Amino acid sequence: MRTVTIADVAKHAGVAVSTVSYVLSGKRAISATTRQRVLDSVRVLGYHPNAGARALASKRAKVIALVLPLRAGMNLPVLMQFATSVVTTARQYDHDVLLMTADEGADGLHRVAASALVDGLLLMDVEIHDPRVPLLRKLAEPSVLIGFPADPEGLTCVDLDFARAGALCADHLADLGHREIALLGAPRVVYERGTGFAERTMAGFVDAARRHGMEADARPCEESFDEVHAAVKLLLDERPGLSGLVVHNEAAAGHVLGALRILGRRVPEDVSVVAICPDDIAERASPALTSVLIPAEDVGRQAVRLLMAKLEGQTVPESTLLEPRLTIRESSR
Amino acid sequence: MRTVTIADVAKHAGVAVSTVSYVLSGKRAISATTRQRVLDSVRVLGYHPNAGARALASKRAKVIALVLPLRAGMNLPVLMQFATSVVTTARQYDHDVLLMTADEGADGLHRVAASALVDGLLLMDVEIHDPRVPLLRKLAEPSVLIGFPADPEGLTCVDLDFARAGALCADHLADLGHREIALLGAPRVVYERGTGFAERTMAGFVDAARRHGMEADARPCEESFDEVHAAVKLLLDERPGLSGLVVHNEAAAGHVLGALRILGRRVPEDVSVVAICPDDIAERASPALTSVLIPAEDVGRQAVRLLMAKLEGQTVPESTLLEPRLTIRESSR
DNA sequence: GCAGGTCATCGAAGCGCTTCGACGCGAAGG
DNA sequence: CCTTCGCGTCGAAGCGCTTCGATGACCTGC
Repeated sequence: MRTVTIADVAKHAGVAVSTVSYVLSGKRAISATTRQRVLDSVRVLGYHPNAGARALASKRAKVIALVLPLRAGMNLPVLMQFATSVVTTARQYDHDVLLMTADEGADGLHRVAASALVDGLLLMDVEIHDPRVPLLRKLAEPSVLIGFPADPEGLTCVDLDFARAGALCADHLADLGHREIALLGAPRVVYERGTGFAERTMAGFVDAARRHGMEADARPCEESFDEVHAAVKLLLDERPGLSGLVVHNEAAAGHVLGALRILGRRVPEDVSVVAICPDDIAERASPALTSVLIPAEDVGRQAVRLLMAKLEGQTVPESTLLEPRLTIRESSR
Repeated sequence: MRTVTIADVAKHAGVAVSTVSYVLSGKRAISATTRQRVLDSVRVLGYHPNAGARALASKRAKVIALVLPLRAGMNLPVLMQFATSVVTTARQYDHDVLLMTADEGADGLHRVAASALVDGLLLMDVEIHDPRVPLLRKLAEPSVLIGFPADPEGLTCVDLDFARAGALCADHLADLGHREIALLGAPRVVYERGTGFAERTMAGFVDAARRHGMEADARPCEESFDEVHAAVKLLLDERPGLSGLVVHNEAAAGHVLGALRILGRRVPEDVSVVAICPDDIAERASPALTSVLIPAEDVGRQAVRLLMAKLEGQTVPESTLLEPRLTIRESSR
């Protein structure tokens, strides 16, 4: 059973190869009757265009690269949601997704771009001083970044507006009348890596708190139960008047609740807790967490859209910040 | 800056195009001096073979599809580890990975295979009666499954030996002198989906317990703290003599520990807990969990190896079961 | 010293597709 | 009635690579 080529379809439909091509691509007008005949032949023969040949002739592979940071400290569920939405959205644009890990580094990007394996690149978890950024600027292939490097000039970046997310949490706690609040962030290594989003959340939080005239404190937070417990205890000891806690660390969110329980503080009666995390985590916690969600799906969809627009030659905004949304649940009052 | 082609390299090195090709592929003997000259030109010009052209001419895309079940109820960290190891291993064989979601279904598989976008397929989370399995049998492209469908005849399947994993837990508890034990499994929907691994673990556990003459109980378990708490409480009420607990549910493992703490049972003094989960989860728990790890990396690596072997035309075993390994930590005695 | 055999290299024929220019034909315009 | 135009279709030229058969150059052995 040899694989069906466009020539087979052409013969079966009694037209030229080029006509079949035009029917399929819609790049030239074809009469309705011919179109139908060709389409029927395609169906009957079960024709699927050969991807390599198409890429070679059209200089478009219809594949985009997705570069994921498959390493420690990441927020897996969010990453997964993101990947899913990228794949799904890309398919809507008739593109496929090539999965790459960040540790292939700049060479890897260069390789897939230069070999025309992909038409464009989507990078996640960009760092403040990312060695891949200069390369991206040089590459002929368009790219979209999730997150912001130090200098986003000439790039296309998408992200949740983390500063606003931090601020939103502080605003919410201020509205509820809290006067002394704190933020527990990502593990220390995330800050050291300089990924940006963690800092921006802290900054947004602290600024907003200050604007409200509140006492605010922000510090990194590891992910094991014991360390979370210790951190919460320390915080409570140092700041007896503390009544509002923001957790920007998905793995730690559940542990914070556990620690407070053990330390004899009721949520939300004694301490209000607000998390910055995906909705499913917030809903599953007990009590359900008031949270600012990380709209992973939106980010993925938006990133693909921007990339597709760039592939069409359109110009797109350098920076797209997604508005955070606060959902009030049982953990704050 | 036009992209560099093999013809440019040939001209630069003063040889024929075919000679360059043979140098690069090693499929014919080339003198050391010529080889070096060509290699130098490749480096100087920064040549990268065009993937489409290569695929077209050689009928090998050097890309494999990875079909992931990006949906609820899955164990994300394990999935991620698995994906990482697949990508990394594939790169070692000079292959790239096309990411697909399971909800593209059989059509999707057919599409990427028929279009020669990929040379082979790796499917995760295969179900007992998976509609994609018949298609896989028909496909010219080789495939490897993670997990087992009802009838693995003619396929290539890799998985952790879950029956042995369950048995290993029972053995361990028997060795420690426990007489009454129970297993808390995956959420009910996982069993309903008939993915197989959950059942096999239960069966292995129950069989081994019976062999040891122990009283054993096995039931599904949801993932929220409240439901876990309720399940543990119920179990303890029904079976006052229960002293050993096996948890085959990564999300629930931490909650089980929390529930036992609240219910006033010390671990491991009153109840020994053994988890079937990745090492990092087990280590992060408090107390650290004795666990049988799910060797996601091994599975990924092994799956890619098998696929590569099939791509080379070798015949490989239909079924590869990876031996589970028990690591004793603080939660059992 | 020449047939026979290696070894290294070359040239050309595709691989399956897109795209460009050309062409025939009927309709519209003068 | 003849030109002009545009629509629908065709043929052919690549796209960049692999691979097969052919060709010398050189060595071996009798």
